Amino acid sequence: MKQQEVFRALADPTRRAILKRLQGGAMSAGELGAAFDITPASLSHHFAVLKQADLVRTERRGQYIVYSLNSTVVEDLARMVLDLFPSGGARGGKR
Amino acid sequence: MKQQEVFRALADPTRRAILKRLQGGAMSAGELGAAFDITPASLSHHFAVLKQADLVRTERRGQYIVYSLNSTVVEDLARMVLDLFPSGGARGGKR
DNA sequence: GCAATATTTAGAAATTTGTCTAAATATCTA
DNA sequence: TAGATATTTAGACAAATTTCTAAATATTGC
Repeated sequence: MKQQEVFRALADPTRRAILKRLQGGAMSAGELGAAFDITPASLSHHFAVLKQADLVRTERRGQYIVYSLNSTVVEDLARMVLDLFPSGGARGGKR
Repeated sequence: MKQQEVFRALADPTRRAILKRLQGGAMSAGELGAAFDITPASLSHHFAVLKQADLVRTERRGQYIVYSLNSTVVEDLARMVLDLFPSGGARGGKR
């Protein structure tokens, strides 16, 4: 897993909002972008960053390109975060 | 908790390395910086970002300023991350 | 108080990032 | 095939970020 790509991807609020929005289920780029006040081109850029970090998956469905969350990453992601703190190894403290 | 500050802080590899290094215990700025090939001024900048995100604490000890991990944030941090994914509420899937 | 050490602040330069417009590519439908 | 819709790519530009050097601040010990 590309740690740097992932953290970088999460650093932008628009991208986090995109991930949030995808919790509701897969969505086309246009549908997804309707919630944001930036151009499709800018959106596309954000999608690319998320994809590079392997946080989302894409599938062309006819005219549309459908985005979905890559949920398998969540575990790695959680590990990466916890790994930044002590006692994060085996069932961290405080649990 | 300032979500944006935290994610932004974690986006830089040097800052993540600093956090990692602090896992070994509290350390003065100089000691901490010895591991990196950047000037004290640049280091200081990174410290400021980490502090703003409330990820580290500082305490002056004589001439030195000692940095330590703010471990209490780990739970919030984990929550923020998991919150970006579905089924993140109660003991997510795949566990 | 003064010199030495530790760290931060200020200001500038280089790089990266987010956004835009314009153009390109892909698919659908008439 | 042509036109309409959906999305991405290319190139430019402004804003943010990382880094540097030089100077400022804080503390220790003589």
